[in-house]
Amino acid sequence: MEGGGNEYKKGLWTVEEDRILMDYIREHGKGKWNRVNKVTGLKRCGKSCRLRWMNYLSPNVKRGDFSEEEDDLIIRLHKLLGNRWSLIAGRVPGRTDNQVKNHWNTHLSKKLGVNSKKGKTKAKTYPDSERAKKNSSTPSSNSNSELQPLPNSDSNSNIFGDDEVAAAIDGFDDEIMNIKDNNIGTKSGVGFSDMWEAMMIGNDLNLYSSYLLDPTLDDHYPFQFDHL
DNA sequence: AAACCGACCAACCGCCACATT
DNA sequence: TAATGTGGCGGTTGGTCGGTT
Repeated sequence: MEGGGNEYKKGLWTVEEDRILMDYIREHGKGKWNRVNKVTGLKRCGKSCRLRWMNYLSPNVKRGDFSEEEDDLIIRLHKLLGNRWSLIAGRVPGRTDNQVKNHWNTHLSKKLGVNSKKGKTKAKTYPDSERAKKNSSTPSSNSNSELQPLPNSDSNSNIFGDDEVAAAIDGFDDEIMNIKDNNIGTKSGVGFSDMWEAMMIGNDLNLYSSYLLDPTLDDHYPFQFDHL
């Protein structure tokens, strides 16, 4: 489906490839990932382009160390949800499922004395039919996805039923808003990621002028323009 | 200085369901 | 209805880097 095996490049992305992908998204928007190589000549499959955008280039992505608040949130969400990283990431502003997963496997699991890798075999954390239901209602941006009713699963660490999980999750929302405020600010009532998203796709920048004039936000901006 | 080792993390893989043709 | 295309997920791999010997 992704085309023949050898026509696509693999491995780390170069600055030039990033620039090409950014240009494409700026012009055509997100999605239609399999058109990227046709339109731009980029030797990357659609999947790879999507992943690069979602995990690195997207303005929604926050770089840098995880804060104590984020750690605490992830730990508690993981206790509720198990290894459902996209759901967890959806509740941790600016973090991708890959970031959360990596952070858990390299830091938090050790911190908690959890053996995160129970063998080499793939272990679905919940039935795929349920995952697909969630997928279909989860927006491509991970920043504001709504929590879906959670399936019971005997294969993850979630010991709660759907109702308990949903109720518990609701309690995280205020806390999440605090993390947003602390980390990226909520000036003008406009999200930081919204600003960059709008910039990238050519929306009205004036709306976000307060961000642009705030030097304290530099640490939160994930993308370097100077190599474009 | 160099070899080794472990931690980290970006990226890939395989699978799946939904959307489209 | 079936076939194909697409997007999304979690698990896993492998390259890079910094610390240690």
